[in-house]
Amino acid sequence: MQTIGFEKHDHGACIHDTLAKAEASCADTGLRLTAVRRRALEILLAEHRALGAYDLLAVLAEEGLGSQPPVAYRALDFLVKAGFAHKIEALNAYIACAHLGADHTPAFLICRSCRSVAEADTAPAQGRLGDAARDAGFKIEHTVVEAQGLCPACQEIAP
Amino acid sequence: MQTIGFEKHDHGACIHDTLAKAEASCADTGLRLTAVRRRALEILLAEHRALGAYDLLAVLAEEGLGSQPPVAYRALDFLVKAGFAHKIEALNAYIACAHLGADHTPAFLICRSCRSVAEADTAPAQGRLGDAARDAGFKIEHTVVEAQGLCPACQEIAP
DNA sequence: TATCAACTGATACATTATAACAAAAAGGCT
DNA sequence: AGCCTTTTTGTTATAATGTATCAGTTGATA
Ligand SMILES: [Zn+2]
Ligand SMILES: [Zn+2]
Ligand SMILES: [Zn+2]
Ligand SMILES: [Zn+2]
Repeated sequence: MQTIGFEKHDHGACIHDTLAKAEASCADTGLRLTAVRRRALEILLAEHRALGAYDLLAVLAEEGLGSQPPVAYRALDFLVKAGFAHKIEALNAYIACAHLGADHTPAFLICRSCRSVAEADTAPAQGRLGDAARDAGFKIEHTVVEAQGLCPACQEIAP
Repeated sequence: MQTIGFEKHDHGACIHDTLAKAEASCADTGLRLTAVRRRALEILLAEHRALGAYDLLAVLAEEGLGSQPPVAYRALDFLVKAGFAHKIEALNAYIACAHLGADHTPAFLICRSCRSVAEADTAPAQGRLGDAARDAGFKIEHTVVEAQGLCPACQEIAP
C-alpha cells in the first residue's frame, strides 16, 4: 500500500476520489453524509495535514455550518467511526483517510514542523506487536502507530 | 525484551529496582531526582496503570507536595525526558517505564476496561515503519506504538 | 559567600472535549 | 398525506487537559 502525503500527486483527483468513495460507502451502508459531515471531510481533505477540532470548527463557523464545539466533534466522530478520517493521538488532531475504501491498519508519519501527515500501512509491522500481545494474552482491538519527525521538505529548511 | 504489566511478578521488587535505577541514573548524569519527582515516579510505579496528570496531582496534593497543575506537569516532563516514564498518547496519561535503564523503543498494550498497560518493545516492528519512512524521505525522531484492547483479566469479566 | 542555574509556588489562562436537553429533520409506516 | 420513531442539529454550560509567566527559593560551584 502506497504511503500518501509527502510526494507530489494529483491532489484534485485525490480529493474527488475520496469524496466519491465516501458517498458510495454511505449509499451502501445507509450512513448519512449530511452537509456538515461532507464539508468537514472536504476541509480535512484540502491538505494532507492534521487539523484540530477547533480549526475545523473555525472553518465551519465561517460558512455558517455551526459555531459550537459539539458540531465539530460530532462530525469528526462520524467520520472516524465511518473510517473516513483518523485521529492523530499525538497531536489531538484529525486527518482524512488517504486509503479510503481499502481495508487497512493505518500508520502515520507526522512532521513536527509543518504538521503534514503521510499515511502508510503497518499490517506487517503489527505482526510483531501481535506476537507480543498473543504472548501476553492481550486481545488487540485497535492500534495506534505514529512516527514523529521531519518530512522531506522540512528537512531542507531546518535540518 | 519481556512484556511487563499483566503477568504476575514480584511487584515490590519491580518498584524498588526501578527507583534504584532511576536514582543511579540521576547520580550518573547529574539530573536531580527531587522530592516531588521521586514521589511522582513512585506513584506512577504503584500499579502498571496509566495515570492522568490530574490524578497524579491529586495524590501529590494530599501529601502536601503541590496543588497546582504545573507541579504535576513539571514532574511528568522531567520523568518523561529522563526516560523514567512514558506518555500514553491515546489516553493523555502517563506510566512509569517498565524497562528503565534498557535502551528500548516502547510499545504499549492498553486495556480499555481497567486502563492497565503492559510495555513491550517494537524495535523489530519498526523495521517496517522505518522502510516506509525511508521510502518517503521522512526522518523519524520518535515513534508511538499503542495497541488498545482487553487485558487477560478483563477478557474473562467482559469478553 | 557570591553567583548563576535550576527548581518551586502561585495565578491566570489556553486548549481540547463532553454532558444534557430542546428543536428540527429524515425516514418508515399506514 | 399524516403519524410515529430515530437521527441529527442547535445551544448552553461545564469538564478535562495543558501552558505562560513571574516571583521566590534552593543548590551547586567558584
Ligand atoms: Zn492528496
Ligand atoms: Zn514538514
Ligand atoms: Zn511491577
Ligand atoms: Zn483490563
